[in-house]
Amino acid sequence: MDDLDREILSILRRDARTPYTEIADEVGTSEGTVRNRVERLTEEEIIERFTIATQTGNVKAMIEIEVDVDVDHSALADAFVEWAEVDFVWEVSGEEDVVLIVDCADTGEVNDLITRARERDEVMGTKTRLILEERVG
Amino acid sequence: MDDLDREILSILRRDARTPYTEIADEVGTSEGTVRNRVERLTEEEIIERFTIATQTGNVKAMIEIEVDVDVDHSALADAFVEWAEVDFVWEVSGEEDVVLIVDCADTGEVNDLITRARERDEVMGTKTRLILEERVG
DNA sequence: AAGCATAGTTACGAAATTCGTAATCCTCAA
DNA sequence: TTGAGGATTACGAATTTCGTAACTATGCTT
Repeated sequence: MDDLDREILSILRRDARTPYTEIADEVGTSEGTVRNRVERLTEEEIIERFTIATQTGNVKAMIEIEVDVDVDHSALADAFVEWAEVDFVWEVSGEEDVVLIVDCADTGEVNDLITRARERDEVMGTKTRLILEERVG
Repeated sequence: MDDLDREILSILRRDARTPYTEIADEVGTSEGTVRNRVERLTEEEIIERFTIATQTGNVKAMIEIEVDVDVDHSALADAFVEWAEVDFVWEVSGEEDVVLIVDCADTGEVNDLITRARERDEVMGTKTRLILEERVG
């Protein structure tokens, strides 16, 4: 991981469709070099995947879920990630919590998700924060 | 936004490099249709951007930042997003907070970030959660 | 019901990008 | 100095994307 790698990553983060030739021009090298490096970065899983950032609905939110201490987080997380509105499920340190990042049509839908989460026995409580503004680094 | 759109989005979320021809085969339509729809979805900003998910470091974390009530969140968020290790900055509802999603080389680097955040006058307090496990929806 | 407008879909050749591969260049160590 | 290994460059072939025109379906108006 040198500076050239970092430059390439930063360009791809902004627009993953930028052609190798254009990246090469921008960073001052050849298409093949950019290609090799992107392939290497992908193999090393520094680039986890090429993906799209979507906003299918109008409301994004963070739902923090407090779970019972003796519960299998992993199974719970697996269940949450199946929900269509859920973009990410994070198991986090701190207070035995799981955090959902969701993308909903409206606040009603956020509320539905919270209700569905609370219906599960393993879930002791939830705390929701609407994401009002997102900046991408 | 119909089911065809949703199928296309789901394929692109898994791998944004999937060629239109391949998506077309998978969903049972033609290359042109997929292309038109991706273009439309991009214009409507349902697809916000094509990007890469990276893990440059070994530690991802959520840093929740409590800010003084009369502070301009937006300016603060702009400052944070410039930090190299910061993937996202969210202004959230709940407790006048800003949340940083960071990707660091190690826990020491996370700690540095927290220290740097706390050095700012506007910042009243922070709460950090390491992301131990991430699932993608 | 016919006519028309609009959006969506299909088709196809042209342009651009990616890919495979071999040659070349660097750097470091023996 | 020489050799080995990795990175970079070069270039033609394969694939994908793009521009555009024809076609289809749907709904609205008269």
